[in-house]
Amino acid sequence: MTKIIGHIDLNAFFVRCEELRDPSLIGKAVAIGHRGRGGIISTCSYKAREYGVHSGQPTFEALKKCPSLILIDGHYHLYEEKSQEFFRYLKQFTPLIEKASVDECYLDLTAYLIKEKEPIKKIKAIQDGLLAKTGLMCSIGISINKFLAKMASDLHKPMGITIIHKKDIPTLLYPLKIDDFFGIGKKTTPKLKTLGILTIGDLAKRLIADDEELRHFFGKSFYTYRDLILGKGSDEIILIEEDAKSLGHSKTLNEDLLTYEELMPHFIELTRQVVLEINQQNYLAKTVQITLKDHNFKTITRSKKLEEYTANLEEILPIVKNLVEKNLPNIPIRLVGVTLQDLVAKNEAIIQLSLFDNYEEIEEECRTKLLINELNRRLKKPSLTTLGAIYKEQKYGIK
DNA sequence: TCTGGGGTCCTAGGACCC
DNA sequence: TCTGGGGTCCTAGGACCC
Repeated sequence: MTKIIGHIDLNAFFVRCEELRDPSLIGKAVAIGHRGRGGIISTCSYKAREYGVHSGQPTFEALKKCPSLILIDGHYHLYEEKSQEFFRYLKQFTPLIEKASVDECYLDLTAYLIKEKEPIKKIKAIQDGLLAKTGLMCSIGISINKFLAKMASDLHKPMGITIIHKKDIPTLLYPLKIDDFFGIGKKTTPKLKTLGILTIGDLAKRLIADDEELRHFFGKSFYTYRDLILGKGSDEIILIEEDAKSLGHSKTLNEDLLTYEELMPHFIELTRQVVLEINQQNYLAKTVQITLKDHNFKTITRSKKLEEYTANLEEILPIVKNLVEKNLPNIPIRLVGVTLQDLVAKNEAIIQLSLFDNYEEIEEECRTKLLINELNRRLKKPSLTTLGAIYKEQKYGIK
């Protein structure tokens, strides 16, 4: 059955949060970003955009383009709270909400809209209600799958509502520039241009014609792109509160550093922070990764998979030290990072565990790796490996 | 005072096992 | 007696997004 999928995108979200805190900012050129080394613009107001300010721009450059720019260091806790308000508000329309980021989501609106004679009015009600209740502004895209809904919401900002029917794909999407295609970024765009592909229409024609050259270029992804442009993208909503898969921090150093002795204090600090957070959020991790970015902007990552899930600093820190020690290139380093991957939710695993009474059976299953992977795929979460880790922890005190 | 920081997903090669 | 084929796991890197 054809579903009705919506994509909602909050307009200039961080800036809007600041405007709600301090209404005197409304209508002015405002940007969120910091002034220090490597500072860049995170988001900016529509007024600032008129001056050529945009996200990702170095702050000194933004200030050059717009000397009157009001630069604000982000209040990220405030944005997080406001974001939760946004998701709470949406739950009255459907429980089927997929969080795509702090300021955007996909919704299955089939039940909400299916029998409506004037669906636009009901969509407008979502938008107006959000503004009235939270002060937030949004653009809404409506279509038959997530990709098209996302493309739709991008067409009219701010406070736009755009519907893309399958038959409208050529009229609405084909004229757009190739880098407006969600998923095609700044690396792929120039390559496609050398193939003579400048617009989404150019791409669509050659995807549909099963163009040999393009098939070779995209490899396995060719058919994914082809499906997207034919309106056959995924319409599956993956519910809110999905567990994070990784959690990490990185920081650009005040000055480039070279030696282990100079760099290690930063790694220790980052590791403490990351471990603290996974504990606060009740996760266990299985993979430790370090990141080094040298002064030429080349990034190196090194990771180590552990034998057991853990959230202990005493176990994680030596791994970090070891990875750093073994992999330092003899080049000045500008950024260091620590990320914990393969996270599993500790709480949920414990709750789920109580549903089983035969622990030995679970243990036995855990030993058969092949089986665990298959079950993981079917059950999604929590994985039996997690259950096994928790079980061992409870039974033997092993962490 | 060139180029943040937080993520997700995908690919590909080598190790290893049967 | 010189080299199979299938499958998974681990690791590294890259592209992309907000």
